[in-house]
Amino acid sequence: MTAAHDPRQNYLLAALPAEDLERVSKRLKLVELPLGEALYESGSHQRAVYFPTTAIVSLLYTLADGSSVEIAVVGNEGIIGVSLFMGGETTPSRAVVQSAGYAYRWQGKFLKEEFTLGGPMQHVLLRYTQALLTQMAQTAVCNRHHSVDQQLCRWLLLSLDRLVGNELVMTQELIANMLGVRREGVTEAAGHLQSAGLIKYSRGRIKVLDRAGLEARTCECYAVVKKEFDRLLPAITQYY
Amino acid sequence: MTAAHDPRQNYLLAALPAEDLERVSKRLKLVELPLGEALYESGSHQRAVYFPTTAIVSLLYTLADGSSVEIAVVGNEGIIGVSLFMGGETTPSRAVVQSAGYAYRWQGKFLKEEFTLGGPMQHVLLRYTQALLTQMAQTAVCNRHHSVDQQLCRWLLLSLDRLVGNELVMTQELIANMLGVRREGVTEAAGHLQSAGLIKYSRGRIKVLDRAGLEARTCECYAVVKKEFDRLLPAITQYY
DNA sequence: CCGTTTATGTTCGGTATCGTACACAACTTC
DNA sequence: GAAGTTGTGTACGATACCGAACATAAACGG
Repeated sequence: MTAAHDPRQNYLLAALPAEDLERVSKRLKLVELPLGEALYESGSHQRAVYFPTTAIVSLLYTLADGSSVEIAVVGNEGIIGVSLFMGGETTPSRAVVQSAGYAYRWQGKFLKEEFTLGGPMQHVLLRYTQALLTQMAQTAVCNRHHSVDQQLCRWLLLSLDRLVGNELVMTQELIANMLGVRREGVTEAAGHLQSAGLIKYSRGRIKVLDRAGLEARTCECYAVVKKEFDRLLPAITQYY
Repeated sequence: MTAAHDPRQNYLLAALPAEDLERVSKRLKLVELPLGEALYESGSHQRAVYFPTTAIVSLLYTLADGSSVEIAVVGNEGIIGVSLFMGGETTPSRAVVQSAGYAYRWQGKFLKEEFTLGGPMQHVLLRYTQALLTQMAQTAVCNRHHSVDQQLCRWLLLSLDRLVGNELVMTQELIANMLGVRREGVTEAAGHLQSAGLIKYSRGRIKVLDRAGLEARTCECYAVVKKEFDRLLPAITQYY
């Protein structure tokens, strides 16, 4: 297994000039993120950030009554723990591994040192944070105006973009938690998509058969977020 | 009218050490923001940022079908135009003056110069941006889980926190646009609050009679956001 | 192989919000 | 003070989603 793991599998790290990446990489530690692990809890002091490579992580808010909502999803295009460089140290959200995989862990101390240099890393992190802002805002809009069917499509597409292959390991129950709706609502919506031949699922495995079909059926929110990520992140490479 | 206007009416500016504030102030220009003015439109290149003193500005997303939602509200505790220092230059949202008043305008060029110094201004702006992130995330949660009644309370409280006095100039129609619900829904919710003796309104003027009552009736979202702002922003002054 | 757990399917009444339509009342304009 | 505009009140059926209860069916563990 040669070159199985490389920091450049993460987009933000890949966007760094060689010398910066080399300096940073010395401090990175590859970690395995099992499904369901919480990288941090609401309000807890965060000690490190994570650059996912193959893992996908959800940012969730949990209400006093126990109900929850996903407000953003982070994969190999991003970083978990923006509050460490934004200055707040903690956030009211939780970060939970939605799809098992790997990530590079970076101590908060080293992150802050690098951030204050004001170089490419700072630039990349801030641009990513703006993309994250857009994703959260669009989630707010989507929660207000769109149907569960549309939101399920959006969610599948966002996850798909952060995975290799076309299969997700995820029960309807968990998707319901993410979307903040009932499990039955997801069953129904997923049923629609399956009858339409867009997906095929069974017991926690969802295979996407017709990606274009999902894109046609979802709301504009997916496209807005995707476009904004494409606008903000490729531009990274033009910085130098 | 002595001392009618002072940059320190804005919290972020007030948080700067004297020498920084003095340097920055030379470039600030006081502007009047009339009700309904758009400080920037979706996707348009932003040339300046605004530090409100007495004005309140809503960040709105508008959908293809014309419906809209407020995703955050900014008053004298914040700044309009975070994308200028985050690096994206534009955002998909609009910024509309919700309550007429004043703000200090700062050219993007000067902002960027100051930001790259990495001093107190950068620190303050990033912390504020994190607070904004929290507000957006909580809006997403609230849109999913809470009733119009609760959201109206939250909205009134957030506006009240950014105003002097207890009266808002705002029609139910406009509030409905902000919350992303029908005007009739707001009429009904406002009726509930009025019968309960919490507010009194007529033709675009809303007087809050019982603030504590509103706090009791709203969802936890208001408190979460408020607490997070209090945590992130007072801490600014402990930076030096 | 059998019992248990886990994932999904189905039903049913309840409710919040929607979309639409229209009435009325207050302020504005001429 | 008549006419128009603007802000609010009310009523109606339609519908998307909820909460709860229960049914089936696939995987798992002994």
